[in-house]
Amino acid sequence: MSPYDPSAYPPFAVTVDLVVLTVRRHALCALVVRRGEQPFQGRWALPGGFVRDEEDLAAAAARELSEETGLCAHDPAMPGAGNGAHLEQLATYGDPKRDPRMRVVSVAHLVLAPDLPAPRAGGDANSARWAPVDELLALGDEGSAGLAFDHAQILADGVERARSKIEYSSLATAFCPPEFTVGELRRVYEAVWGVALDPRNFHRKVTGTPGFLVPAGGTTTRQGGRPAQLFRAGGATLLNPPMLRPEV
Amino acid sequence: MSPYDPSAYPPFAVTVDLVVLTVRRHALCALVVRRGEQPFQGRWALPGGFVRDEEDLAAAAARELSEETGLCAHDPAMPGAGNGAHLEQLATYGDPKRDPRMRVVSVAHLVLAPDLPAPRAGGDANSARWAPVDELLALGDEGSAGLAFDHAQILADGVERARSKIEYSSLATAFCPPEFTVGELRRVYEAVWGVALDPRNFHRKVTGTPGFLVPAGGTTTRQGGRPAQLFRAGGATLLNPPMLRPEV
DNA sequence: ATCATAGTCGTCTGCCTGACGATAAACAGC
DNA sequence: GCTGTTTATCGTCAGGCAGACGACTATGAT
Repeated sequence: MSPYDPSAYPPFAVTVDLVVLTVRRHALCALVVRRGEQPFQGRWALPGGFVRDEEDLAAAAARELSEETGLCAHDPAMPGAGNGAHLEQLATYGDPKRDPRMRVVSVAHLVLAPDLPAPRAGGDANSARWAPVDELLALGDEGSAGLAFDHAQILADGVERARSKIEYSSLATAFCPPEFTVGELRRVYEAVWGVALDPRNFHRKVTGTPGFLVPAGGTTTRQGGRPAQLFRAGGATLLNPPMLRPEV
Repeated sequence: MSPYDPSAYPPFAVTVDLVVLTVRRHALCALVVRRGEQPFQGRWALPGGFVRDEEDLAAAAARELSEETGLCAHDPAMPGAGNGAHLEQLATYGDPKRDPRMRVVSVAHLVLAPDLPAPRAGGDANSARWAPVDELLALGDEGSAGLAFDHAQILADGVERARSKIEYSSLATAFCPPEFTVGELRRVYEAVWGVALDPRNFHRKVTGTPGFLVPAGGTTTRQGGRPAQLFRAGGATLLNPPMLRPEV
């Protein structure tokens, strides 16, 4: 290899792109913004922006998230950070032709958030909305309708990460408000996986997995029907045994 | 967000670093090279180098791998690429102070390879060796003995990725030669996880998981004892049921 | 011949899972 | 108040898989 030679490296632009997921009306939705300029003007894209000088990648992602949604990101490495959204690095995309103007390497991040009011259009993005990921992914990444750049691929990778990670971690609680019922958590799994789950078996599994849920003390009837116990997320991050996604 | 403004972005250097893992003498080992220059001169580091203009991230990782080891990387997205090593993107590290000279963002990749002859010292790296990961990680990432830069963290992340990924994928076969026995595969799991596994239960599991192994037709006694059947990796990439890592 | 080493096949028991019956506690409408 | 609807919660039962471990087989070493 050529060791580091500060005078002879090609310069890159480095950005962060965000796959912000939430569950709205029984559907997994992603945050997209409409591009106001070329290229891909008028097309939907994932929110994101340049990493600043002297700014860590996670900090850049958290800043962009805050600018777009007002959400306070919750770095899992720093526990006790309140009710912020979950943020983790997803993958990095660096195809030389992914941006037609210059060499841009984008470090994509995944954000999981509870259901939010309609996003505020922040800064230069002239509009933003929650779109069901099924619709976004059905558009494909080519043609005139799909997401800008390689964002369809990034979104697909983020959705797949979320789908697999809620199997063996307690990440599904990141889609819920601080206090939630077993039924609400079940509807999260159903929306993310796109399947129907048996409420009785789900209840047994989720309450029987140590550290997943701790009772919060009250009950609620906000979903109708019999009052349901409220829970908070327990301390466990890895579920044992895991929640298994049903077969094909 | 600030949309792309080609004239106003901070320039970054982008590198790839490689976590190259193999199993040697019942131990999980990583490839490290000795640094020939400042900073961290004389310390061990992960192999890596700058991403070139017009070069994809995966291509840069494959090129560095070839330069360091002569291995031909096998992109999992491109099947049928022969007996190359497994290569996948690991994570990206961009702390502003991770390189004391300039802003460097490093896209780390994970490589899993079968046991190889001693690495050839390629190019400017004045020496390279396989080191047991337990030794490397026990040094810590500070003080005068550990790996250079944040490479101890990168290595730890790569090892953890490998440990968890062989649970639910057929990746352990990437540590084996093209034809191998059940016992050899078991020793891979034992080395990567650092545990002892029951040979009888392991044999039942691994031969009962559809698509994991296909008989290659012959037998071998290279491990001593009774001749063992030879297998090749089957087509399956995801194992169902998974190989479960024993509890703590 | 005997031992040591490794591989392979079975058995048994306990746990987890999926399928599904039954009961409980709220609300809406009559 | 009664009835139907909705959701939550508990129980039961059969099947599958996993860990513990016994038994047997086929090679090379002494």
